[in-house]
Amino acid sequence: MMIANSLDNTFAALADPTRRAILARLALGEATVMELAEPFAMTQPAISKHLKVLERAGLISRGRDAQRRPCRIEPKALAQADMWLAQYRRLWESNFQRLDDLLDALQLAEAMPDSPRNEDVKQEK
Amino acid sequence: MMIANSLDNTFAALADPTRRAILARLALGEATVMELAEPFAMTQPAISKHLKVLERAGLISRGRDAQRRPCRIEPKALAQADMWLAQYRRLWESNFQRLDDLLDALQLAEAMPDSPRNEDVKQEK
DNA sequence: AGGTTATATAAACAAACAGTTATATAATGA
DNA sequence: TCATTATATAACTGTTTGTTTATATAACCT
Repeated sequence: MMIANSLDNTFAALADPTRRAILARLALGEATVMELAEPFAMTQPAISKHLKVLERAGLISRGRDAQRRPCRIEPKALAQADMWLAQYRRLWESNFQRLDDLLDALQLAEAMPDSPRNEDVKQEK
Repeated sequence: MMIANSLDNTFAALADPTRRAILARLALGEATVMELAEPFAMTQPAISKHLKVLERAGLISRGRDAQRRPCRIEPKALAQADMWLAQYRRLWESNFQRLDDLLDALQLAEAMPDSPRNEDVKQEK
């Protein structure tokens, strides 16, 4: 087995749709655990675990406000992931030979702003 | 032939340093499984499995050349991951209040071009 | 045809993961 | 002080992951 560097943790954290949705929410501003949990059909401990994963990956940090632990997004880790991807950007940018592929990618990315996913979303009853 | 492509699979595939190193190698051009396996202290089946993960994530595709299965990087999946991160770029770009954080991030990314990592690199004997 | 080379698959296994329920801790406000 | 609110931790469970060894498949070359 091998020692985890922070890119490992960052990408692993980003690989989960619930966690990406949490980040999408936090991009709009701080939120408490309750607020973050609300959209999901998942127990509170499950969300706490996701938050711990995000925190270990450096993607969020938490403060203290009375009983609440408001979460804040931490752009640094995202920037590192972005940095890593930037190495490869030449492969798809200004590559007219594969323009169709790029257009496909853009379209897919469009359909995917990663708000909470259906399977995980709490049902109104 | 190229396979499935979700952000889940893409980010999960990128979360492993061996797989990132394989992509770094493939960014220089096609390579066979043997060639890809060479730098690592890992058995050939292990590499084959990593390649399958990369293929399922749409990050590589494979051709056929006699017994060999040359691998080629597929920028589309990388572009989608990049697209997703782009949503958040404003959080760290032109953010002078946190310039120091950004500089940290850049420095870390510098130290990390993700060639094969030490722990995994085959020992010469 | 038969041996060699390149790659894939199968079975096994330990470790990590994503959930759950039940319970503990911490701070509040009445 | 006590019940309530917000969050964390523990213990458990089923699934996935990263690796191994052993074996199978596929195409080459003589």
